[in-house]
Amino acid sequence: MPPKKSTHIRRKEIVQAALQVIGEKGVQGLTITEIAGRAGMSDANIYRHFKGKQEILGALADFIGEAVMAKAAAIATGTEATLKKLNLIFRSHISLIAANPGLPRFIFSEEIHLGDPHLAKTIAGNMTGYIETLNNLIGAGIKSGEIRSLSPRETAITLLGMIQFTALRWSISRGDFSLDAEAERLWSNFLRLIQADSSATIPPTNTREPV
Amino acid sequence: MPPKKSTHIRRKEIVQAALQVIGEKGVQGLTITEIAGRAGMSDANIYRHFKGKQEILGALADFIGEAVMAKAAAIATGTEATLKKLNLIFRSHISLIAANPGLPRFIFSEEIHLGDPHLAKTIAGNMTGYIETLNNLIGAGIKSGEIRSLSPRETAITLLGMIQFTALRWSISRGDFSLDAEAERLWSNFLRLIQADSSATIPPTNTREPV
DNA sequence: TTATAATGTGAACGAGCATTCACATAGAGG
DNA sequence: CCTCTATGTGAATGCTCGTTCACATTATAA
Repeated sequence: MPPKKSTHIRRKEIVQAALQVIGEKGVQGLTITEIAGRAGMSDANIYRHFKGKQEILGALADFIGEAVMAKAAAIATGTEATLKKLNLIFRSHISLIAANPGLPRFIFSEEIHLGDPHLAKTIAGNMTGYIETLNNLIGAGIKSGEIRSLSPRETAITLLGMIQFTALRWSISRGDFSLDAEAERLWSNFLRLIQADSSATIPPTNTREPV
Repeated sequence: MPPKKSTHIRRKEIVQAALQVIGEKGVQGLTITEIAGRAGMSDANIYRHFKGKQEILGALADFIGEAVMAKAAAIATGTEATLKKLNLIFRSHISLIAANPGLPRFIFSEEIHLGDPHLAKTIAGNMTGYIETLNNLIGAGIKSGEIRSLSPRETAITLLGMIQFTALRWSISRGDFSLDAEAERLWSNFLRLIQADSSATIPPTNTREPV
């Protein structure tokens, strides 16, 4: 009775359905029945397209890694000023989370990290790559004088931590504050934290930094 | 055959066992059987001391809130310099996590936040209180001139995000890096981020900050 | 000592969930 | 039109886990 679709279509639908389910019911609420219902098919049909739940998680991890990393890497290779690039990455990350609330939950969920070790490696690798991208960007910003003399890696981790913590607080509170507004406040403050002192807040005297 | 203990003893043992189990097997691995085994009793006996699993989670949340908040609040009311206090809170938080790897997992676990709404409120309240404590501390530091002119609340969130993100990365990687060493690097960089410019890193000339 | 309550346990129950199976049926290629 | 394969489904299976129950046994207090 129901129409049929090819496997590569179904796989995408299933992965998207899974991401939506996580956004609403959490990773613990991610059951085959729930995914199937969301994707508009029977439980059994899931197994026509995936070997099992673990494989769905794997595909989801790949999709997320692709989405987050690809975007950041693309921005990083642009021609804008470093701080502008950082801001773009930050905003795009926040937007992605706002559109997919399941994202931060999934990335830090135990189902992944304690389940399939191979999957854990994938995510950990993506995370390291992301840190590395920010690391390089911040390093460049320091060299160009846009950013103060700091440890690029630790500053990158601080930025990512800010994003993740906020995303989790937002997810926990079921969205009882505006993610965008909070992100804006945090970014504004982060700028003050890292910016070179040419625009220092208090002192009238202005010491030029050596390049 | 086995010796008997009073309920208030058993409750503590059960809560500690639960925290240990989470540290080893994650929140998803937190089963009644696992808790009972760790606490050295039968599954059924758990129910002599707790109404159910949810109540155990509630008691655990209370314990953690107590441990983290009380420590931070105590340090905050001390007589040391603000930056010293911040450092103490930071270190004590990291130590607590190192000793109880289950802590960050539990605080951000879905079992709490999507399970019992009352429990979620408790945790969210503790988190807000913690942010508030840091907020006030940083505000004082700004006033005293130890800390640059920043948004105290956003800076507090940045610091907490740094801690949580690192704790989760550490937990995820099953401790394949030294939490203490990483924390030390992050703190050192954080100091450079927030400190008033009197001790600027590069310039030889030293401009005195007005109080 | 003895009665009573608190503490302890193995076994069983029932619900939820991932997965499999036997059986349809749509669509593509001949 | 006919066949064969990919896609789709309801029902059944087996497992895990939270919880309950009937039945000890220890501690306590009178």
